[in-house]
Amino acid sequence: MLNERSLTISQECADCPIRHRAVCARCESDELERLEEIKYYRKFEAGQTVIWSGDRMDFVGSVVSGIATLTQTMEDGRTQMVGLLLPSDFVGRPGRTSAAYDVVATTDLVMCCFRKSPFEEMMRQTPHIAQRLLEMTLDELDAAREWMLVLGRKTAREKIASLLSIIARRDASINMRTATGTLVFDLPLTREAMADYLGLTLETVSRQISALKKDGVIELEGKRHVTIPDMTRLLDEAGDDSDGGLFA
Amino acid sequence: MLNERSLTISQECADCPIRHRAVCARCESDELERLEEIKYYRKFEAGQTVIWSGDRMDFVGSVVSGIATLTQTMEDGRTQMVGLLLPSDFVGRPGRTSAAYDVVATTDLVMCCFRKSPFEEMMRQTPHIAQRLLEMTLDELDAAREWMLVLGRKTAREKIASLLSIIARRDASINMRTATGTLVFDLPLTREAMADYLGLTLETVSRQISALKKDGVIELEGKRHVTIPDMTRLLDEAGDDSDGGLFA
DNA sequence: CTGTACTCTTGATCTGGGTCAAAGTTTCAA
DNA sequence: TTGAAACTTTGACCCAGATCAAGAGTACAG
Repeated sequence: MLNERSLTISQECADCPIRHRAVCARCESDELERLEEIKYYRKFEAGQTVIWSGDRMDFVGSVVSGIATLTQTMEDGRTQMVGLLLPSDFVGRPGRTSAAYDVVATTDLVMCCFRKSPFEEMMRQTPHIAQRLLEMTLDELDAAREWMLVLGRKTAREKIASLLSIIARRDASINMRTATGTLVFDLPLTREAMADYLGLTLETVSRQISALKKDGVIELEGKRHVTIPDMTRLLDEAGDDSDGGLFA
Repeated sequence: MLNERSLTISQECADCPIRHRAVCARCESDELERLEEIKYYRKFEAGQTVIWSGDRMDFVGSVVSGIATLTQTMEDGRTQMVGLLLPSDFVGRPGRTSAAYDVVATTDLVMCCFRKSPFEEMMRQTPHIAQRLLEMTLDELDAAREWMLVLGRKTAREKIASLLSIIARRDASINMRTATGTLVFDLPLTREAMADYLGLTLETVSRQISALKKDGVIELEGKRHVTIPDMTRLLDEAGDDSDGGLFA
């Protein structure tokens, strides 16, 4: 049921309600006991919708393994991905009863959930949870605003490079990093999902990936397996000053 | 020094550190006393930069009157506005020492500030401040994500309509609303600032505003004075489902 | 295997919005 | 009152990325 990755996280802090790795140091044992009572796991298959925008949302939780996306859709079908949920990311909004975006599993997904009202009750009693949640939300806000620059002002090629560098950095713990500093990972998104994230069409995404490949910025094996020979070069293509700091 | 508008807010809760109107009901008198000691006002003129991205930020605060923008800039000068600060909005990030964006006053601006470390100390002692700040940050996150849809997927005309409807709604308390339901307000942004917000050029902004005017969606008196005869029509142009909910 | 349904790539063409240029408005200092 | 600077509008032209179209892998159910 739980895969290798989720177990790795579990060793550090299986029960911490929010961002397992980062907060466990502050958890106290009586909190953990109370959380144990309201905790449960949910599994979703790739492509399954975790929750629809506007639906009643009676839980909060965090991703244990797999990847999910937050998307917004206009009536005519135009969609924009507004967030990417990787393992340890928190989902849900204490204090609001309905979901603001569609949450869709893009790979098989395991989530650690807590029923909402008990969680909110706990939050009221233990201030550090609200403080930790505030820090995380501020991080997400920074990431969202960083992404606004990508969406509003970058070219297609820069957008692709930005996305690749985010995935490379966010996924750093899973990635292979060879002796030469080469970074290797599998793209967790289809071309269409990348297009929805970047505000492009899937054809443009495909073309730009081909172009980056031709220019030696990335190497591709199959459709998904990416190696980045020189991260500096990629960041340069992304137009980021310094190291970018996306999804800090 | 303080104008009519700021006094209006003051009547409700002059000293509440965050979003004056919304939080004052929860303030307790001893908190207010302690806040009084660390509170001070700062004035900025239109065009002045409140703080530069990367600079040390030793205060937090909220806008009392006037309008400021949060912007990000690439080395080559491309800029993207990532947020609009209207009266009662909170600025600053507890727990981080340097600013992540440029904050620029677009009109004359009065801010109510608090030195950072005393404020953080207070936050630690009074949990409801962290909780309130969390709610506000989640609101901002929703707004940022809503804006990502605008930036990534909307046409120039839809972008302009979206911006106008946001300003109309956000500014509702200052706006004139005539007997016929007509909405009247002054644009607080130049064409260039609008372009930076929308990921467009100022020429395109100008053209689309002219087009909306020609089509009777808006009326213009001079460059800044806007009247919206039919809000439903404007929202329709913005492509928003229902009432949009931007900057909820 | 083999067919069917995806996902991805590549080509040809079109167009919304960018770029460049010029002139009209405001604003405000002198 | 006048002149200069800043903001805005409008026109002409162009190009990055969208759209339309056709194949080429790939995955997997039967």
